[in-house]
Amino acid sequence: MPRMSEAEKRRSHNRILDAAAQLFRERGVEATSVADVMKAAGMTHGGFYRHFESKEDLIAASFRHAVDDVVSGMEREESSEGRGKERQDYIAKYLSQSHVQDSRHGCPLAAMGAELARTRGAARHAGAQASDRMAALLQDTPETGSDQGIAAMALLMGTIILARLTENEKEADRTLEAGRTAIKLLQDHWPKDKL
Amino acid sequence: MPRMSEAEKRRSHNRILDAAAQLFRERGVEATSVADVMKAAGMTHGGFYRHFESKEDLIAASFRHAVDDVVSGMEREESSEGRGKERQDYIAKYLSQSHVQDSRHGCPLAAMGAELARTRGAARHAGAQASDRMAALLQDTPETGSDQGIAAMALLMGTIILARLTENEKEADRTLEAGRTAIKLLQDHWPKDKL
DNA sequence: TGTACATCAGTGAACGCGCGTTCACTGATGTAC
DNA sequence: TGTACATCAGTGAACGCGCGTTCACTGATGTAC
Repeated sequence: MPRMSEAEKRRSHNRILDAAAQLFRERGVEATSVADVMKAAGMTHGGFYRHFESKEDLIAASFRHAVDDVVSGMEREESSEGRGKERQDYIAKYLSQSHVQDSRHGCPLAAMGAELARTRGAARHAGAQASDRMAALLQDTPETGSDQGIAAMALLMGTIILARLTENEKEADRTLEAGRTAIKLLQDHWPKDKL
Repeated sequence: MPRMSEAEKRRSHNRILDAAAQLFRERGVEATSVADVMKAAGMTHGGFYRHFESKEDLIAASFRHAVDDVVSGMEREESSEGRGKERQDYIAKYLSQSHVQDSRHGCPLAAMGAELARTRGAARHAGAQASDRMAALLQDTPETGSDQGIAAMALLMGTIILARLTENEKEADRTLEAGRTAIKLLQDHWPKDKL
């Protein structure tokens, strides 16, 4: 059957990235094998190395891919009102039951942050970059300083992780509600002199 | 050389729990093998099954062991002033460079929370219990309702994970400072009518 | 208190298995003329 | 435009390796008399 055209190779490459980004978020990086990813992408494991140098390479690339997916819509917004609305929408979606239950399409940092932090390569670097990017998007106004964005990111991530640890939907809802109350506090009361 | 006395068996059991609690927090559960744990405990891997039924069993037991270590001092405090002071001390230690760098003795939820949330057994249950326990200890006053404790726990956890993802000490400090500012807001401004 | 024996904590070789990675092979694609 | 050939995306068997777990064995401990 092979060889495929250039266009088809690009399509295969993207299917691998999509499959990896989803499986890594759902099951974790260590618990997902290269063969699992290739199978989910509709291929056999042998072809993997025509696309990536190693599993580590895939981890970094698919993480960046996942972050782009989650973040690019918000970054395109230019007006500050547009951004403000996007931000509130994003927070509402972030602190929702569907985000708790569907980690496959959820925040890559919430799903893999702690695992990446134990690493020392390209994947770790991608994690640090993602953290900066998302914190910048969560920052309310220039006056609050970007520390407010960092705190908001930490709160959102922590809330989702705790909600996922919860053993029934009601408890998860309570956790999400606590997160909503808290993020409102960060937005309404963050000291203006902190930058 | 074997067999050891009952007292010595108990000592071995505890060495395994200590070693596992540290290695699992440092490297993650998947990345740590039973043989790694037994070696760190000063034994060979074969003896493991005289103490635990399976690796999963060890994960749950060592997680509870780690949580007890971290939490029992605070729970013993009975006066509300004593508790308040303990809580502020705990938060200060939690949001410190040494906690960022030494995950081996740090918060088990920050290190393993996301990994446990993907599980469905005793370990997951232990994680949910730990979350409740720590949230109760972080709750400021009865009037704030325990939701404030949940939000505080989420914020602390998230802050440490982001700080660990950071690529130099200065960035980690900034993240910790953001966390300190935010937790103060949760304590000072949490709505009193939320219970 | 002393002796005989069953118990069982810990050792280290061995098990089957799935992992990341390599490789010979296939055949459609892209290129040179 | 047609033909000959090199390229290389994808296949599936194979590699060495470390994993969780099992097991025969050892010898000090605990127990029965």
